[in-house]
Amino acid sequence: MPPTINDVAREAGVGIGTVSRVLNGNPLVKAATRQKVLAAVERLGYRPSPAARAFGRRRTHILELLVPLFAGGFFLEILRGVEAALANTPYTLLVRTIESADDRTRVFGDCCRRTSSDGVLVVWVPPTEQFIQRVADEGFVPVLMNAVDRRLPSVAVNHDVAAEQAVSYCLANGHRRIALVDRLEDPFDPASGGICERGYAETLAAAGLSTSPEYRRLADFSAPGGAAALDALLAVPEPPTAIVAGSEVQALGIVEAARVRGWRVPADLSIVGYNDSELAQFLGLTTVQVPVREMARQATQVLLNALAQPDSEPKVSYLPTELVVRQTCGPPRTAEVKR
Amino acid sequence: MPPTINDVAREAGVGIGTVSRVLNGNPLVKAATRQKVLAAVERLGYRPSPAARAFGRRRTHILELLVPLFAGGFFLEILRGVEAALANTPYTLLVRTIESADDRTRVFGDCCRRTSSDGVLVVWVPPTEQFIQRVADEGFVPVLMNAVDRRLPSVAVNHDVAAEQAVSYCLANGHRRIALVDRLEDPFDPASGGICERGYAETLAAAGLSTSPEYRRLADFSAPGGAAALDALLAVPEPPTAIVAGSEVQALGIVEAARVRGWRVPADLSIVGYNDSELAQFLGLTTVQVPVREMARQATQVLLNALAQPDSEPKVSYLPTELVVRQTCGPPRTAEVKR
DNA sequence: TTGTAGGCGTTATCAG
DNA sequence: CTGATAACGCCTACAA
Repeated sequence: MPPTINDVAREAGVGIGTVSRVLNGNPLVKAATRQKVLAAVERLGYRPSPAARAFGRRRTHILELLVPLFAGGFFLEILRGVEAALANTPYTLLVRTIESADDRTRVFGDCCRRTSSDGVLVVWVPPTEQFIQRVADEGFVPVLMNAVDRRLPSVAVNHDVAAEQAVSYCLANGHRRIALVDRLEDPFDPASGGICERGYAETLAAAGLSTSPEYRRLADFSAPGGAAALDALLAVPEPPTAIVAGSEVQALGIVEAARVRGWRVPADLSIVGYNDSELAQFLGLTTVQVPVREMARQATQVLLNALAQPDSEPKVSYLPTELVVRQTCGPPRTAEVKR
Repeated sequence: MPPTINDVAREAGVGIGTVSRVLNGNPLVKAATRQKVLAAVERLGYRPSPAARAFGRRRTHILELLVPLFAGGFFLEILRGVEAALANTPYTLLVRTIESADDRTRVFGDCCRRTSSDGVLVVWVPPTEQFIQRVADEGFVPVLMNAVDRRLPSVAVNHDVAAEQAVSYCLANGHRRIALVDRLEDPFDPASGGICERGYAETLAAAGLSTSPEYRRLADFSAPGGAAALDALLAVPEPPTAIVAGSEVQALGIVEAARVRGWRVPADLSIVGYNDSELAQFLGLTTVQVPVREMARQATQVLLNALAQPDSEPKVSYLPTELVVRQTCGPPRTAEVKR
């Protein structure tokens, strides 16, 4: 029903090849002809059919974004970064959400059809082996963000460094009893271990501090999860004076729970978060800031580049994190200077 | 490079028509033939090309979602609802974010191409007139959610009722000085007026209370926005004892700001929010709950139905809101019983 | 610089 | 029930 390229060609009195050239900015068209075509397009209100285009050029101009929704505000920032990279680009974004292990299998299973999208951005959730296999076979272009796999292009942040920044700041404030409320590396694999474990342990070890396993807790990725972990930590014989959290939600949960339980923050208990948002800023959370938007922008750019020049090596790149000092971490009440 | 329907036909020793029928669950195929085809498909690892399909059947099986990202957690819930409705459906979701008035024009401008998506879900942001016009012309299927336009199918919540619920609850608690911290109806039109204004005014009027214009404030849709409005309200000669907020973020901003300024909530100041989330629950916010996920599910279902039976009348439907009593609204300190 | 003829992978139509 | 065959709308040679 809508006009096709044939209608335009007839209306302009030229061949469809010429119309196509004009539409695609091919320079080998006489200016006068171009004008005629453009006029016809205008008159007819013609717009090329995306479906036919995708079919004909074997490129959909669609990028898929695989993302776990529990990422929350993190996801929104990612979307902003991706959109920023996609602006002034013919690309459009297909979102596939992953909320459960089943979703994960299903989604990784039926993405990567060459004619369904041109490439895929995988956020946070580690891809399945089958996916990695197929990607290689089909010459499909994936990019991981906030996740790392040596076999695929990845853009992420170094958790070891981030944890080191948080713990070091606590140490610098005079804390010696520093706990960790961590989150799972792979949200769907309870055995995957905590994201900050290593950096936490190494930093404390480097400071000559031994760490009690009671101080390392894996908690739900939520405010109540942080609150529950706090309760557990306050129950140990020598409770910590500072807590490093593996995420912002958990940190905010800890802060609120501490207040409710009558602890002043940071006078009685210091807390350092991981990740930053407007809310964290408003609430004055001291936190390790992750350049989420920029990470998304870069990851998208990597994908776009790979699409334009399809042979580059998978490269893992890390963005720097930065400690933002605000009001939830200060010196412990009784600065116990060990030595 | 990947196998096509022709390869499958050859491999199975049948015509492509038969393969197509099998693939599309057409019942007019002998069981034995079906098996042969399925076996061939399996052997070749064949998967039909989405692009070719979209082109051939003039249906993309893609739904567009137009959404403002500043909607925050609201957007995440919407995504959950939409995905719920889309599960076990061949439909997939293309997301277009709107962050500025420019985005709005651009996005509404180039969506609704029949061959780019089958329909569109518009969240929150009022469509442009041009969009409404074209939708009618092209027979494209739009559905609004959390927004209402009589000319288009809409699924929303009644702000008048919601405001009435919030104000009534304050009244029932004995408050007489009740303020409103509202947000814009159309986030891109500063002249659009507040979302809760009418319900607020009518409820107070019905209770025989006159309302000072100083008590009605339009604030930024953010926590700092709420905080700023609070400051303004506390500066009036007779400050309110209760505040009804037009959104959750604003409400949380007010709660936090009140605490920081030394007001106890709800002892010194009561606050009722609008909308609910895990965070609001965790923080104990008394609020008017909006069934966001269900709203999204229904809106998507409406779209799906319209797609299946393309002639139905645009219908506006409202979902009920519910007041959730938690800890931020109680009786005023000195219950001033007028009269 | 331009027109014309294939081809892309499915679906749909129509004989058989 | 099944096999040819014609669209579908655009892009890309190739020839003029």
